[in-house]
Amino acid sequence: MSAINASASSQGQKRKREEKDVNSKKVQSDKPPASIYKNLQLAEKPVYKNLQIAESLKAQSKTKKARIDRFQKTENPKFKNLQIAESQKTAPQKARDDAVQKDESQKQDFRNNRQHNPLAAKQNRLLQVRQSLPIWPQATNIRNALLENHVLILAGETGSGKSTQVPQFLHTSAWCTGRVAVTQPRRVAAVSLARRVAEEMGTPLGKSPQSLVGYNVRFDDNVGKNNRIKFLTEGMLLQEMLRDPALAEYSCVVVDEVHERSVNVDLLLGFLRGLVTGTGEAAKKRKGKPLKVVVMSATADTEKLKDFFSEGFGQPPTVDSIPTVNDGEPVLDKEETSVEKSQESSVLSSNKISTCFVEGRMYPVQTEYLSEPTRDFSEAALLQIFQIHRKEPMPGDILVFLTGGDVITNLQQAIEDMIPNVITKDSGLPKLLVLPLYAALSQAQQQAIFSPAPPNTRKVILATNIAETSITVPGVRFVVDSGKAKIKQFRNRLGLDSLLVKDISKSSAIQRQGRAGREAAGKCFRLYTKSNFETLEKDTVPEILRCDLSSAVLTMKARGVNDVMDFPLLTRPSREAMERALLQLLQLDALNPEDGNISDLGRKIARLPLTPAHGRTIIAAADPEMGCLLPVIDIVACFNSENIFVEVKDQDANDEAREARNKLSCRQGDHLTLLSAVQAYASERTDRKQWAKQHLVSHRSMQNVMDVRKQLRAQCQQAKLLTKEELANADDDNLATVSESTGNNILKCFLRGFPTNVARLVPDGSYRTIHGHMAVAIHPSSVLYGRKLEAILYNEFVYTNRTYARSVSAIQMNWLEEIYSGSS
DNA sequence: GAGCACTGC
Repeated sequence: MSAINASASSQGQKRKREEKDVNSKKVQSDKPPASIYKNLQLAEKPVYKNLQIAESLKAQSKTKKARIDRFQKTENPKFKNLQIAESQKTAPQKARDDAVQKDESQKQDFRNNRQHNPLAAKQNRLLQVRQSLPIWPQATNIRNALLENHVLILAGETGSGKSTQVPQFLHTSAWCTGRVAVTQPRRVAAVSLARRVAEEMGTPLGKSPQSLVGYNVRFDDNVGKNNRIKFLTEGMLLQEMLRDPALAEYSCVVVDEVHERSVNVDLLLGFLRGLVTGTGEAAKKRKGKPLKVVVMSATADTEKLKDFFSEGFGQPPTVDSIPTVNDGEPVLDKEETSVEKSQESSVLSSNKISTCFVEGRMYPVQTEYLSEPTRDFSEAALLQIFQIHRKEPMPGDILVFLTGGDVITNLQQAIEDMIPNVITKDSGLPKLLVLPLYAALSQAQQQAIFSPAPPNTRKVILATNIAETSITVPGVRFVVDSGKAKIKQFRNRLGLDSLLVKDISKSSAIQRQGRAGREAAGKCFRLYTKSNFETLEKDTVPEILRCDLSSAVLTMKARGVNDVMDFPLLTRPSREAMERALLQLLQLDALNPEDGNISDLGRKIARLPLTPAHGRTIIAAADPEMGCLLPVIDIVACFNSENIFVEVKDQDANDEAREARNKLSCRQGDHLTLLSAVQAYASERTDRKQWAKQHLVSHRSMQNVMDVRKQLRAQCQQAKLLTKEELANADDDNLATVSESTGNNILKCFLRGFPTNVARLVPDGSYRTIHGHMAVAIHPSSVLYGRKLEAILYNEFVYTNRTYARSVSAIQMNWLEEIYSGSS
């Protein structure tokens, strides 16, 4: 692991932020190395863990040895891991053998060329580990499947090795003249997988001419011209499609973690279906070069994916392939019909689509339920934790899934209060160490879960959903599942987000349960009844049904999809939601009013890594009449980072710091307050970390703000919204205090991006939105909290206990007319 | 006088 961290460190230093160089000595020593990727251990993919698992398995008992053997005995029909579509057996065997042979000789060349490579030793060591992965025996089958078919749908459970091995199986295939792209939903996963695969292939990672593997994530492009395999985030590949809708540089796209169903992956599958079936406009630009698509998912929802691609190849969807939401059919019947259908459609889609299933490598997890439902899951969790601690042997840490930071803090307190009563000298029980884990914690606090517990101590990790996908907590053998999560939902009619505690889905419960069986057999305690579990929805509602669609629709329009209602999506949002998004884009001038196609302005907005509303704000600010692009970028960068202002807890904040923070605040509202904070931070040239501490500002989110600001400035320059001279003159040292007229212009630009986020004071002293006349209160975190103003503009409208406007500024009603009479 | 699950360009 230390070697990994060391190389991460050099990468991180190479890419050190420009802004940080000013005080680099200090920053480098304070900050853990490898800036943003230092949390590589947090990577979702337990690639390093697989290695440890495989090795420890070998060293262990015969029964476990037998497990490995079983994984390898795939010829045994009992362990038929792979079901390649029947059709391929009819294809000419010889052509296939030739191609395989060619692939093999190419592979041999790679090996020979690398004989004296110092990385080769490591490569050889890793080969042994790779060969023990459940997916390894399927290499030939997988390669053959894509030789003849265009699409492979691969369901591989955790630990199968699919993410690291499939790209390596494919890149030497004869048809693979271009690159293999592998998409991931998260940045850390893309980077750590790339690093691992480079090691396995015995080449350096990234830009070196010898390197065969690279990665590209936001703020970090590490792709070399000889790379054969490129790991990237889903968003990055979509961004590449703006420049090249045909994805001509690739022969194959591997889409990983499809079951997570991010909006981006849904869009990506739609575009890829067009390319692979040749039905999309962009497909013509590939000039006959085929594109192969591998869709990888942890769950066996292969039928839905198969239907989706079959439909693209011109197969009429069978009646039962139309996605239905819980039609009340008994589960058994459903399975039977889907088996019949799969046999039928594998004929229909001959030579097009293969499906495949690979076993995972997991230990058994025993699941227990409450006998009676509980009203308070925190209390139930408290009891459960101590019961586990009393009854279950060591070692074995406990991972508890909860809803949010406040619940976690309270439960932590409750456990610690209880400890002296339970863990007495007479009890002979081991100690308990309680560790919170949620995204808002600092990196250092999150890292605490990776340090081994002190002797004779059991760790209890109280986590949010972050531990379900993003972070793999080591050492866990017991999972306690509250059955709840905070889920964000966008309400079309009201145009607002709500974040509410809801029941999780079955698949989410299963995912949580699986976290107990990664290193050894484990137990999962569900804080609800068995019958309650049965009533849960099968899957979590895909994000595309839960979010504001304006970004997604603009993404489609910018890539040439004019009829967005007709765009192929795995799950179709309501017509109402789509229409709302189209209307919003029209209001932002991102679409032509005549035909609804994307406008020039819309194209500019689509290139920016922002919501359409923030993109429109940027464009408005670049208008010479407004002339406030740089300050607007600073503010927008803040809205794209976590809260830069650290929570002020009444006791621990000293008066001095509070006063320093108050000096940053601006009477016009939160927008200009953010600006003054960014400018003050940026002009600090000696010790920014210290400055942040003194002003109760989060250094971590400020660093992110500076990254986003740098990126936005560069993109604005590229889009000719900003000249080189203007950028050169943007000197943070010569801070001109923002004049009132500049301040007003800044707010007018935000008004252009958020024309409906306005509320005015009504006679009873409350605020009502100008659209919909809904009651709204200024959020207590605002500098304008409690103030009565003619009208307010807000960045966000959220529902929690009541409806709140967050990030609020004072505006004048006559600005609204001004904006609509003016040109931009 | 409230409270922000988690990603991403």
